[in-house]
Amino acid sequence: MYKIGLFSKISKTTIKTLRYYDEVGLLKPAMIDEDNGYRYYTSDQLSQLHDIIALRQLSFSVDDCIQIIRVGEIDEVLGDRKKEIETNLNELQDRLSRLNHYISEIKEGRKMTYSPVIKQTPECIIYSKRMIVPNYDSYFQIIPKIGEEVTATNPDLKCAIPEYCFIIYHDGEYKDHDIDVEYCEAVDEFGQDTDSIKFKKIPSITVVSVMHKGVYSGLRDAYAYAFRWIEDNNYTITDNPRESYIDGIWNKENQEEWLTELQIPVTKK
Amino acid sequence: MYKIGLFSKISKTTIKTLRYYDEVGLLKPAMIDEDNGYRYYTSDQLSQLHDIIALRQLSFSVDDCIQIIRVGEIDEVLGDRKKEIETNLNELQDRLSRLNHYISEIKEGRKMTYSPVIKQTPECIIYSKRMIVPNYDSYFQIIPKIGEEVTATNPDLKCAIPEYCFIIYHDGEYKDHDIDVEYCEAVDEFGQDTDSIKFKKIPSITVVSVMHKGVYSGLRDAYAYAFRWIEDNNYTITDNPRESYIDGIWNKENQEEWLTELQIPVTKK
DNA sequence: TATTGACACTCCCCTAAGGGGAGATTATAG
DNA sequence: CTATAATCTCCCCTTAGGGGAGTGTCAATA
Repeated sequence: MYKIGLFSKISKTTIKTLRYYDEVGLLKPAMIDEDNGYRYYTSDQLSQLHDIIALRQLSFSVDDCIQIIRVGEIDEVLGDRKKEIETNLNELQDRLSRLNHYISEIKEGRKMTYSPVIKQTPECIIYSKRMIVPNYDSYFQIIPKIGEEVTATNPDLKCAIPEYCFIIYHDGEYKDHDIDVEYCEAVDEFGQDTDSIKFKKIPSITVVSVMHKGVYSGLRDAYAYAFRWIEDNNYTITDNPRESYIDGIWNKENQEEWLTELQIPVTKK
Repeated sequence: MYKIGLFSKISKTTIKTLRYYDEVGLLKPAMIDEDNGYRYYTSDQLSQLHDIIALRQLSFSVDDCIQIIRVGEIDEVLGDRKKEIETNLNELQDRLSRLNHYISEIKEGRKMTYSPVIKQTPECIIYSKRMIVPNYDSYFQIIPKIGEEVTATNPDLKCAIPEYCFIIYHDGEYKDHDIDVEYCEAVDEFGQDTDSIKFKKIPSITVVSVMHKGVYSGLRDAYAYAFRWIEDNNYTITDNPRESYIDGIWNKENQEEWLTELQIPVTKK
C-alpha cells in the first residue's frame, strides 16, 4: 500500500493528476482511509495507471480512457481518433508552411503588407453579365448601366445582405485591353434573365483572400503576392480569381480608402 | 457603419468572437453607442479583422495578435511559434504512428495485452554486480546473497525510495544459459565498492516501458511486443534492456500477481 | 511526551478562445 | 402599436489538471 506521494513517484505521475483521476473515476485508489481521507494505492493500480498513460500517449482524452477502461471497447473510438489526428496533422503542416512562407518573405525584405486568409465564400444567388471591355477604366462606367438594366426587368430585386459584388476575370493571362470579365452581384432571389444578364446560383467555395487597400493599380502586387503564396504553400488554383469590391468611388472619395478583396479559388494539394 | 450582426456576416466571424476581441482589446469597434451599448464597425475594422484572422491562421494566440498589432513586432514571436509548431508536429506524427501500430496489432488479431509507454527513468545512485549466471532460475537464488554482501561492507546503506531494482541483460542475443547479467539496485548514497560490487551514478534516460504481469516465462512475449513496437514506430534502441522487479516471490505468493517492468532505452529516430 | 517538518486533505480560482443560454433592452417591420 | 429580430450584459461551461490557501495528520526527533 503506497500513499499518494510515493505512488506518484513510482508512477511518475503528479499528485494532482492522481487526485483528478480519482475524482473523475478513471483510477480509484485501492483503499481510502475513512478517518482522514488518505488515498492508498497498490501495484495493481500501478499497472492500471500504466495502461492509462499508454492510452493518454495515444492521445485519447480522459473521457475516452474512462470509456475504454470501463467498457473495454476501444475499437469505436480508434477510427475517430485517427481521423482527428490526421486532420490536426494536416492543419499543423499547413500552418508550418505558412509560417515558413511568412518568414522567408520577411527575410527577402518584403514588407508583408498582405495578410492571406483561407475562407469560404457564401453560397448565393447572383446575376451576372459577361463581356469584353476595352480596358480597365471603362468598366467602372459600365457597371452602373448594368444595375439599371437589371432593375428595368426586375424592379423588385434587392441586393443580398451582406453585399457581395465582384468581377471574375476569364482571361487566363494578364491583358490590359479587351478584357474578358464577368460582373456578378449577389441578390436575394432569382429574377428574370435578359439576353445579357443571367441569374444563377453559385456554390460556396474555398478561396485564399487578400485585402487590397487603395487605388486599383496596386492590385497587381496583391495578385503577385497571392500567387506566390499559393505556390509556396502547396495550394492549387481551381478557378478564375474574383475581385470583390467593398469600398470604392461610390462611397469613399479618398482613393486611399478604397478596399478590394481578391479571392482566388484554391484547394489544398 | 455596420452593426455587429451584419459585420459578423461580412467578415464570417461569430458575434461571440467579435465581442471577445472587443473585450480583450484586439479589435475595438469604430464606435459604441453610449445609450444602448451597440457596437458599430466600419470597413476599416474589416481589413483589421482580416489581418487578425491571417495571424490566427498562422496559429498565433490572441495575446500574440494583440502584441503584434499594437507594437508591430512580429519577428520575436515568429521563431518561438515555429519551434512550437514543429514540436507539435513531431508529437502528432508520433501519436499517429503509435495509433496505426495499435490498429494494425488489432487487425492482425493480437490481443493487445501490452501498453507501451515512453518515459524517463530517474537519475540515481546504484550498486551493481555483473556476472555470468548459468540459467534463469539460478539468479533468483543469487540475488539475496548480493544483498548480504553489500550490507556486510555497507551496514548503513538504505535502498532508494521509491525502490528501483533491475537487471540489465548484456548479451546482445537471447541465451538460456551462461547469461551475462548485471544486477542493479538504487540506493540513497554512495557506499564502499567491493571486488564484485560497484557503486555508480546512472543518468536519467528515455525508455519504452512495458508492464508484464505473471510468471517470468511470459516476459518473452513482452520483449517481442516491445521490439516490434520500437521498430514500427521509428524508435532506435540505444542500450541493453532492463527488467525492473516490482512484485515477485518476495512479496506475492500468487505468481499471477508478479509484476515486472521491461525498460528498453530508446531514442526517436 | 511534545514538537516539528513533511505529507495529506479539501476547496477555490485559473488556464484559451470563445459557446450556450437567460433575461433585459432596443430596433425594425408590418 | 405590437410582434419579432437584434443586441446587450452576465453567468456558467469546456480540458486536464496547476497553484495556492487553510487545515488536518503522520513519523521522527528532542
